[in-house]
Amino acid sequence: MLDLSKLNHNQLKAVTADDGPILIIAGAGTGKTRVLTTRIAYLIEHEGYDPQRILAFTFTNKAASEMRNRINNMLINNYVPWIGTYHSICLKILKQDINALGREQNFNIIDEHDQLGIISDIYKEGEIYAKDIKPKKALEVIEKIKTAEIDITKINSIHQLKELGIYKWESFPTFKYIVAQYEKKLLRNNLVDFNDLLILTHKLLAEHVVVREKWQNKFDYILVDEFQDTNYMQFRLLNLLINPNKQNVFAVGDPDQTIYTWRGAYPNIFDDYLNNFKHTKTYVLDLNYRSTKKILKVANSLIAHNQQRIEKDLVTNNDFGDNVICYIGDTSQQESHYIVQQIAGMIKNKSYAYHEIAVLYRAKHLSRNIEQELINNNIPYYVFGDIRFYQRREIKDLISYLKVLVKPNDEIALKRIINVPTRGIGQKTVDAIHKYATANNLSFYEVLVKCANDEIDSEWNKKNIKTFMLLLERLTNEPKSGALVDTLQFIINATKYKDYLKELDQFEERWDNVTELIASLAEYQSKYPNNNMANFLDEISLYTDSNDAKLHARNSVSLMTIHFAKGTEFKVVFIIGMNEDIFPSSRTLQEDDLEEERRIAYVAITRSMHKLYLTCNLAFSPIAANKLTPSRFLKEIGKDKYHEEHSEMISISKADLQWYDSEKPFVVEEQYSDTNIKFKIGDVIVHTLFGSGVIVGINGDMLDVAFKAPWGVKSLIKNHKSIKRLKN
DNA sequence: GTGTTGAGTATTTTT
DNA sequence: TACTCAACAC
Repeated sequence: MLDLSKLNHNQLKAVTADDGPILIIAGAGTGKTRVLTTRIAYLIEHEGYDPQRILAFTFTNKAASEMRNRINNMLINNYVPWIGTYHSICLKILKQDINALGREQNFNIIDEHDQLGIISDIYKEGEIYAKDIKPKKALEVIEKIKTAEIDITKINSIHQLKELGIYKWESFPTFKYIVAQYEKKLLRNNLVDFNDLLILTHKLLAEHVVVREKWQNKFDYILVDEFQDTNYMQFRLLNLLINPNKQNVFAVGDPDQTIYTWRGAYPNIFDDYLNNFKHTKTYVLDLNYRSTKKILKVANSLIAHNQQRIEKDLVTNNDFGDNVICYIGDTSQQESHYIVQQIAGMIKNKSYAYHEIAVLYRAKHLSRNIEQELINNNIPYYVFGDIRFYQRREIKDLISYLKVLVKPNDEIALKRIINVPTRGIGQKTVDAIHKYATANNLSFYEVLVKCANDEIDSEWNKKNIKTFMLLLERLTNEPKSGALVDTLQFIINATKYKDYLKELDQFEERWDNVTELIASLAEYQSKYPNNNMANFLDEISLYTDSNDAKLHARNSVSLMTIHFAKGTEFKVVFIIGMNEDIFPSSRTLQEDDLEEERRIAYVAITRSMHKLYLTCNLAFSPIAANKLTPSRFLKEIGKDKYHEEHSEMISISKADLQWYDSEKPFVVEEQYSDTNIKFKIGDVIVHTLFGSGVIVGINGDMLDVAFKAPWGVKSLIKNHKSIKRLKN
């Protein structure tokens, strides 16, 4: 039942606002999601809107399903609006109307893994030796030009090229060839990547008036969550979907939480919105319900350092709460040890449960140290987004089987399963079939059919290919009981997939995943009895994580990247790796994206309800090719806002902590020439060619010094003139 | 031709 | 540490 009594003044005004464009600037923890969901319920229950004619955009699938649940609980009937990510809404539109663009409706969506496969095919066919552009790099740049809508034919300076991440002009023709081939292959196989979902839908709506009007008339009201992370393409898409006569649009966002500029989000979008919808009513939510006063102080003082920003401070009626703690460890082990001890303490005195605690970090690989320490102490944890459910080998294998049954010409899926479980059709054979297919203008599958019919004269192992084709035939002709799950079960049995998994490591976990896939297929069918396998495959092609991640996390400490943590909250939050070059990351420092890094830190801090820990360590790090220093963000927050703790055995020298007092942490000593000066392990030196490095070993007159990549560890003569030591 | 093992190298963020 | 790629054994 709709209950408006729990809303505060501003929230109530936003929820009950009249029709027409509305913009909500909502700080972290100010009840943004509550406002959005209550608004939808209000529109339906109070204003008489038809739920099926309401469209809501969310940023993640997770957020979409949460919103669906919340609205379901608020409403009496079961009709729920269209809620989804831009990508999933685009998919629905394209599945209905892509014909207008002259393409077939049975297109498949490819993920990053598939994209890389396609690119390495291109490398093989074009005999490209990936010296200066590796496949991963090529994909990264392709993604960049597609999201930023860059026309590569117009690139004519090395400067523009460098901005894309290609540093040699000679590499450009190769890259252009790769891009052209990539697009050609996608089109030929009727494939669509994530960017294409947006690009094609935009094209469809922009160029085809009839289609556009159809969709504009379909929706009476459009809502947008996480508006700050909308990119320009998505914004134009939104504009094409909004019925121009009604302009019923309701966007909620927080400019301080823009953390996806690398995916095309841009700060000016709030201005664009106000310019596009002239009569927009704006409401600001700044009363925070989530965090203690002390935590908000930390958040506010950090984000205040951003120059390009609409000033706003979060306020709260909550208590001051416990001190925010900044821990500085000697080594990463000590950092992890400290965190795990704190967690163990909280559990022991029953102040918090595992699931109320989160460890957040800037980049995935940072979870490593802490994981080991958690294992050592028997603390249950769950790493979110670790290996995404649908990226797992066993899941991809089985889904590929399903895909091939739906569409035998699905080359990617076919190539994946042709030798899984192993049946003697290896890479060489696959390459040969591929080559033959290209040369004779046949599909991969058609060549297999011909081969099985003895219509091809070749050296291939025909017996194995025939066995495989017979298997496919058996799977296809399997008497259809109508239950999708039976098809999957049949595949598992016919291929002896379970036995295959037993040969691999982590069998139990893999088999659990298979069971989960079976369950989710069963659930899908009971939810949508009229949908077929193709519908299921389309749906999950946009999913990355399983719905049950929450289940796994029920009684464990949560580990996740800050990007993943967006939209969540925890009673206790540890932000680890608060080090210069880690957070802010060295890469963004080069690219001058410090403000975005600060916003990411702001998002992390504002996840916390009761207790906040900022931790770092001062060990040697190959990332920095140096001893780590504490993050500048700690300095910006201000020492008075938190309580500082050090590891007991800490050997912090003055230089290590100089960041408190000066901008530059190290002072270069006079050039070294006196043989009497003694070096010790851990000393930082500067080499004229290799830059700064740390001494990791001393053998007589030789020093082993670790330098930044690509140099690595070098042995140098102790008193060579190219070495300078840093003052400690 | 296929599958396995070991050395070498690279590390932001996600739909 | 995790992933790729090349060399080796089957």
